[in-house]
Amino acid sequence: MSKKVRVRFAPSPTGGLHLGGVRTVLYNYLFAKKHGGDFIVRVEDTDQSRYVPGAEEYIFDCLRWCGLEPDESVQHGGSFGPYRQSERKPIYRTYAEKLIEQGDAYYAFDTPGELESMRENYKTEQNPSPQYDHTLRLKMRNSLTLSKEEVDSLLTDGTPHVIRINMPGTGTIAFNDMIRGEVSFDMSTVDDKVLLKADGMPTYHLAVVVDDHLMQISHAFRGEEWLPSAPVHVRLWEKLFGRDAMPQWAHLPLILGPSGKLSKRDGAKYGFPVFAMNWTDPKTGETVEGFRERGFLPEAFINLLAMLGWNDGTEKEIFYMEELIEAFSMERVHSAGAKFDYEKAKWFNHAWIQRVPVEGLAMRVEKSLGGLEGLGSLEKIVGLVKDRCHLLTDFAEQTSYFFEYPKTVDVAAIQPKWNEAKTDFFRTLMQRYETLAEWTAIELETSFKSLADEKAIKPGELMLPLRIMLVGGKFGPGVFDIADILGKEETIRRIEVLTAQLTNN
RNA sequence: GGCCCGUUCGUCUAAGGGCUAGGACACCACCCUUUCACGGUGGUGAUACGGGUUCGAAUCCCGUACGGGCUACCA
Repeated sequence: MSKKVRVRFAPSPTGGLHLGGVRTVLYNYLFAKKHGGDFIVRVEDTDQSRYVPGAEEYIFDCLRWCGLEPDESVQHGGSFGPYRQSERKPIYRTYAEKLIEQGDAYYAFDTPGELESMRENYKTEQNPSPQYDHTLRLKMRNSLTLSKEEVDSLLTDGTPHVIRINMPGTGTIAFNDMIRGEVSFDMSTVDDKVLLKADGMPTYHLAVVVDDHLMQISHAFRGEEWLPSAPVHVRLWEKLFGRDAMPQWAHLPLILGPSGKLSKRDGAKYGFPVFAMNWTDPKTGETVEGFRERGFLPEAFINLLAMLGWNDGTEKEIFYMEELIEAFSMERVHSAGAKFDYEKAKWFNHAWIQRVPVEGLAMRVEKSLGGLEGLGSLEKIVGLVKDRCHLLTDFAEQTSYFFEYPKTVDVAAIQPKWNEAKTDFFRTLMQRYETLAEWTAIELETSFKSLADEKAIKPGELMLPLRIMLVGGKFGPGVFDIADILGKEETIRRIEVLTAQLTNN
């Protein structure tokens, strides 16, 4: 039975989209495209208490920036909608009640307070967090312990209740994970998860199974943090739609921060972003930085995420999206969690800055530089300095002296060795440059060196002063290339300014 | 505590019974560069531990340790 490949990413719109989330999207996307399938984004907004305005839109913006456009979603349409679970609310109850009829679920009327006291009462040293499971459910208020009449009257009275899965107290449940192979659980250790909440909304457990079925999902990929609840989902599949219809699971390894699971705090704490794009919490107004704003190219971001836990078996590390699609396979995903290495991330970005066509790069740099005048030569400038930029934001610093007189001038680097002969040299140089036939890097250098020769000064003595005059510091590409771009007027002006200053001192 | 997953250089990983355990990032050295980078060459550096199975184990099995995840009417 080879049904069409259909995969989904199912975020809940509660905040920023972090590294692990994007990588889950990426692996879904790559798998779908590789097999000519569909990539669906389904919004899991069943917890209205955690709903954050703007988060849904933000997630789609992130996907767009990454170049991971869904085939079906709230924004893209499709014939399996609605793609927002809150809009599918009536669907879920039917399935929950079907389970009750089959004896695979039951109504539970316990109040939050009662649940709390249960956890308190049955807490022991050995078992610090007692579960609502086969050992305790007969001590609670539910349709297994109450008479049918009581249950009926509670229901007709509209008493708040939930529906819980009835997990067997014995037996094992196992399934085959595409990354981990067979994973099995003792069913007695799995608790009776709530399927339908008191407000009528499904929990993740019910919703994911029902929607994966209704949307004909063939492969379900999600983070490893879901592995412990997989037996619940497998059980639901068995009881609702049959085990044969169940998608193939793959639980992706976690991306870890310097200490454990990646949290948004890690960014601030360890100095690297965790979100794809800047995320501003609408309540607190607090903004958490994103990779985009930090100066990452989406190509690099995708590339580095792909390599975090996967490789194609060769030593190739730089991949275009098309190459990733071609090479990707879930079986080659590493099963262990990966610690995120920001230094390596920067290396990827540097590599991509060198790879991306310079026209496009210049445009993106222009955006991040903002409001610069007369940028006819920006492409030339960007091409000249891109070697030394790891982040798009590095360009600001690396190119600033092309647009304005250097903010700081490291006079101290040349002051001690300054003398009359140098003053003389630069005064003459200005005259030579004034009448130079062609203002090109080669001409500038030739003229410079022959003058040095005439004055019997080693060029090495003069190169640094010239650089300091033009750039302000000991950095940047070749001085004559810089002078070439700076143009005659500005070059001579900068030589003049510093020569005068050094002479007067 | 219980359950589940995992464990190869500091980090990401390759090697799915058989060459001196390979590569990348980072680090160090040298070269290139009349600046700073880029780049090039080389170097330091790992199979968590203990038992098995086998002629032979990073690889298969068991145990221990360590790490991570889950343990909500959150996803």
